[in-house]
Amino acid sequence: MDLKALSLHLNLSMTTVSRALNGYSDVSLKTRQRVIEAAQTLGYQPNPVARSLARGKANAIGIVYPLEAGDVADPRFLEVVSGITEGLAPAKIDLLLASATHKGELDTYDRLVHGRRVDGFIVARTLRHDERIDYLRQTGVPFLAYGRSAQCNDYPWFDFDNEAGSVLAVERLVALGHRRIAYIHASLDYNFAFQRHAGFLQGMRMAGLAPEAQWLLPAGLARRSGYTAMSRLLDQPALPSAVIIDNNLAGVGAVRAMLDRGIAIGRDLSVIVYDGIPPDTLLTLKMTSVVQPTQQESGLRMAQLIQKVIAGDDLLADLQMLCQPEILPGESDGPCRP
Amino acid sequence: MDLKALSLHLNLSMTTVSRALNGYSDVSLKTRQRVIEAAQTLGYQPNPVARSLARGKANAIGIVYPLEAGDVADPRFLEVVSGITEGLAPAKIDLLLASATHKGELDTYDRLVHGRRVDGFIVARTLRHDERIDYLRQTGVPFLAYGRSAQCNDYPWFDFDNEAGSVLAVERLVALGHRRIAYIHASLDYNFAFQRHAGFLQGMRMAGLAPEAQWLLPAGLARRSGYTAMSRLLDQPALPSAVIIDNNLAGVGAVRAMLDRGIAIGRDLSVIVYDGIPPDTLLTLKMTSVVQPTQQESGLRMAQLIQKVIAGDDLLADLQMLCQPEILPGESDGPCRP
DNA sequence: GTGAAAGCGCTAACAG
DNA sequence: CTGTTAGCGCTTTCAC
Repeated sequence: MDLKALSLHLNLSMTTVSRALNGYSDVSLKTRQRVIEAAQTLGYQPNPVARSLARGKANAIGIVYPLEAGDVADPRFLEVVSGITEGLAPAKIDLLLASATHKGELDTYDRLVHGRRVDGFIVARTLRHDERIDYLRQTGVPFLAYGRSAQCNDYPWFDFDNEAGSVLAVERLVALGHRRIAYIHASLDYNFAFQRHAGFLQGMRMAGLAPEAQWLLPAGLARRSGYTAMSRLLDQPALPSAVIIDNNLAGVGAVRAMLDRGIAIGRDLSVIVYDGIPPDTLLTLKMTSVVQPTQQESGLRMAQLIQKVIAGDDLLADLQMLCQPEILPGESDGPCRP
Repeated sequence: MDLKALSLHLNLSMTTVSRALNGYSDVSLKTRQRVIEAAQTLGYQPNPVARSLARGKANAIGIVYPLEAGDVADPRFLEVVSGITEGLAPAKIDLLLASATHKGELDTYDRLVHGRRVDGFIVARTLRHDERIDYLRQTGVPFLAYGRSAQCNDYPWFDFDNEAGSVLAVERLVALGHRRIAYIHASLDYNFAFQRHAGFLQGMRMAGLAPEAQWLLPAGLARRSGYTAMSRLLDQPALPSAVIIDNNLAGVGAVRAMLDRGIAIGRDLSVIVYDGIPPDTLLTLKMTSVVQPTQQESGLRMAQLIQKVIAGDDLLADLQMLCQPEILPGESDGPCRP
């Protein structure tokens, strides 16, 4: 069932049918209803390829996921993707997922852009200095960054207020009487980690506290690195009374390290972790957490945003969305005990 | 730079240029080289949308990932996807990822099929009785199943020989002197779990052993359910000397449960787990495992297969691929000690 | 309010 | 071997 058949069936021109279906104004109400009904009963579905060709749009947006053989995939990424596809579906826009090796990533963008396969991109896992963003900005391809890079004034992004989250965490601990606060963080090449780190320093400064260099520990986005970092922290002669961990994978490892040493979490040592504890974990402790919209929700919002970006009739300011985190109180922190 | 511009530049017809670029035989070698070189230097990239329209093919395959809000995404899925996209890229075929709620899943297939957005599908997470497969078979849409369903004779699939894997595991334990063997498994609605379970029973039968009903424990695809299952097993008055676990998420939990009870893995209790221990885990024990091609490798092979399926000139037998698992010896099993 | 006709960029018969 | 000519199915000026 194509447009021609449908219009023949209705004794109308393809033009009219097309306009009726696409909600143009200059069609009589009666005709429109007749057309829509016939389309429904005959099960007419416009061919998206033909439509794309005629309109010069791909009706698809791309997302490139850099994943080497042997890499561990990030389950949260899939959840974002799920939200994105859901938010894109009503507009009949598809999500094209391309994976690329880290070094071949720009080529992949290039292929997709020049091949006119997508109308725009979502760039995930933003780095502080991100050559993908530089590249896209330079080529003028519409895109939305999931996370800001260092230079974030002149392109659209969706992000969390990472500084604010850390400040909230510090404030809470300070209110509980803590003054010796440690911080475990992922690589500062990730901009979210950089921002959270900056927020931690700022929160400390605001509270009149000086962060101790030996209590600022790098870890990674992995359970094991969190375990190691926490172990190293606990090996020190002078211990903090509280610790903030900037991602929940490292968080799992850190908590396990404390348990292994018989430390009473929330009493001996207060802990606040970003995003709580991941869903499928053996730990049952309710962690005090910095929480943000879920990955799915974020995906949904990003779907709306990227559509606006592509439409191109919004001000840049309306294409930059910063979500405010909150503190979800749990049982992993408590008053500072001398 | 489009085809017309390129042919104008070369003083050739669009036809000839098109044929030269698409590797048709009836073009003189000289012309072809000239064309290819010009295309390269001028950076010509054919418009895939136009090509799709002309050829009546979407040049994309779809993969539907059912993910409800709140579900935990399976990182391995992303690894498969990565392999698939990689394998599809040389043929300029895109991977369209659509997520769907469980109940809306068939609608999603329908939309993609009738919208002619894809030439075929890969169906992941196959169930033993899978309505998606029934649906696709019935509508005649080309597809490849990642995992067989109960009725698997008349459609293409890629799968592991799950029965064989369990038999291997049992045989190894029996050779080590074990006779009391427990089995922890995911929901038997998943066909892989059903098959591994069947393989376990078969292996026991072949060894002249009768499986004990109370040592067959259901768990899920999750750490915590593995922990629970193993705890329940260890609470029993009579204990087995070995246990096989059919997935590595439950495996993590089970191992942790043993450690928490001070059980010496490989001495007090021998353990074999499918797929080893997942990458980012706090456990360091080298597990004896049933191993299979990695997710990425599987994805690559599936990419080849689905292309054959779509081409449609292979026998069904060549479109069904069964990979043989192997045993990777580790430190988690040992001789049965009375 | 409706229709005729010209593309969108490429492929594929069919001639030569 | 190469070129001419129709499409693929839809959108969109431009007339009426």
